[in-house]
Amino acid sequence: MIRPPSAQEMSILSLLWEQGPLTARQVLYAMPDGKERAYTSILTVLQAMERKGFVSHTSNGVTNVYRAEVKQGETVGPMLRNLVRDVFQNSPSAAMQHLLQQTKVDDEEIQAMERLLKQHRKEKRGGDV
Amino acid sequence: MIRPPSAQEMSILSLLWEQGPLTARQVLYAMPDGKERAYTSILTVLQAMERKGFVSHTSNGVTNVYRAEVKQGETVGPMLRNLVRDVFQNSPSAAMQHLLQQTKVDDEEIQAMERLLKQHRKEKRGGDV
DNA sequence: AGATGTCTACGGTAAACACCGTAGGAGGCC
DNA sequence: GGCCTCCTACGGTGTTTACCGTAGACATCT
Repeated sequence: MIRPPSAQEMSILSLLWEQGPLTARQVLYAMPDGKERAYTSILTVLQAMERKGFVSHTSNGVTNVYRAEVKQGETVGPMLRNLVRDVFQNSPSAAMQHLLQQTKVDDEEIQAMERLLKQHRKEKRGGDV
Repeated sequence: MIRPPSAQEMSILSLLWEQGPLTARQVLYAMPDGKERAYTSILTVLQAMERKGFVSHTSNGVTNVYRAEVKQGETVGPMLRNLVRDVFQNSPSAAMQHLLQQTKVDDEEIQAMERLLKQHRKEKRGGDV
């Protein structure tokens, strides 16, 4: 019955996946919403995440450095599947439709998406699992 | 400072957007996670959502019928934008990559996605706003 | 030595979430 | 009428979330 990371915890995990191990202060400054927060707010969240096994820390001198302890795919996967099931009626394409409508998608992004689709089609042809 | 709908509230809103006005019992049975819940659990959530202005109800005989009071785009939009910003580094294509990896995408879905991309490209060419 | 600054650990809090039970009204059926 | 069933409104609960302040350790600078 372990509960999935909250939205804020997901943000922090994403930072760690993307940038590697970080200190609490680095996480504080890198938080993707520009929100003002006390240093201890982030620290407390990190400690809670450690209790839950989402991250671990190693002491580097006086400062603790936190690293993600769960894999990106295994964390993002269930989250996306639930999202698609619960708000897009199990239709990934419906999700993508809203994604295109609601976010800035420049030409480069479109090309990247087309590449991804082409590749996915190929893998399908190759047979899965 | 109004807070966005919670995940559960989003599920309910999605049902109402998709299927039109529903009673509490219909919502209970249609909840996309198969979870067992007491009837009053859903009713309480609906009443809370009404307080927040997410839904409204009209009495149909003894039974209340709830309908969405917020528009899908205006609700799903910010949610997706935050998601893309906070966990996919502002890259919609990264989001789509995980979407393809983590959800079942059959041939029909792929074709739908390709159509969406093509259409989006066209609209871009036509100029936006 | 004393002041300053940064770090951790810990306790605490207001609000929200998700959940449920109970009381009471309204209707149908025997 | 009596019984059953369905509905609502309301109160209440355990947990989580997101936040912060404070105390104390450690290092640095003057």
